Amino acid sequence: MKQNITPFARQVYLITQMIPHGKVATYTDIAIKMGKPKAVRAVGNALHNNPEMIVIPCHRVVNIKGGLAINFGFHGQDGQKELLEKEGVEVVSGTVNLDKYRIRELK
DNA sequence: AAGTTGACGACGA
DNA sequence: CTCGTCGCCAACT
Repeated sequence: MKQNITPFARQVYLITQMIPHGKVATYTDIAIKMGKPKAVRAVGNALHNNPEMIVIPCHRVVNIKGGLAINFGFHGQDGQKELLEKEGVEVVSGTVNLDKYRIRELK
């Protein structure tokens, strides 16, 4: 366990922490920010690594549909949904309104 | 080194 | 809207 996270993943974590409070970003947005809009899957993989999931607001990262990944990153706890609502993001059935909460400054 | 997997996206039916 | 398939990238086995 010498080799920690790869540079690619590290970049993903930085961008994830970059997401402002009360907003959400899509995997694609992060990939675009890295300059690889098609590496969206690699981004998801990197987040799955999530070595600092306490620090990384992965609950603010959603897919293109606005669906949260609470099914994975939080041991099945849907408390993340409330956390997002607490930040001002309305979550319906684990889905957020991208038209209102999807960050654009990230691009 | 090669093949498989995966927190995805887009398109077709 | 749901299901299936292809594509694309990095990590894992």
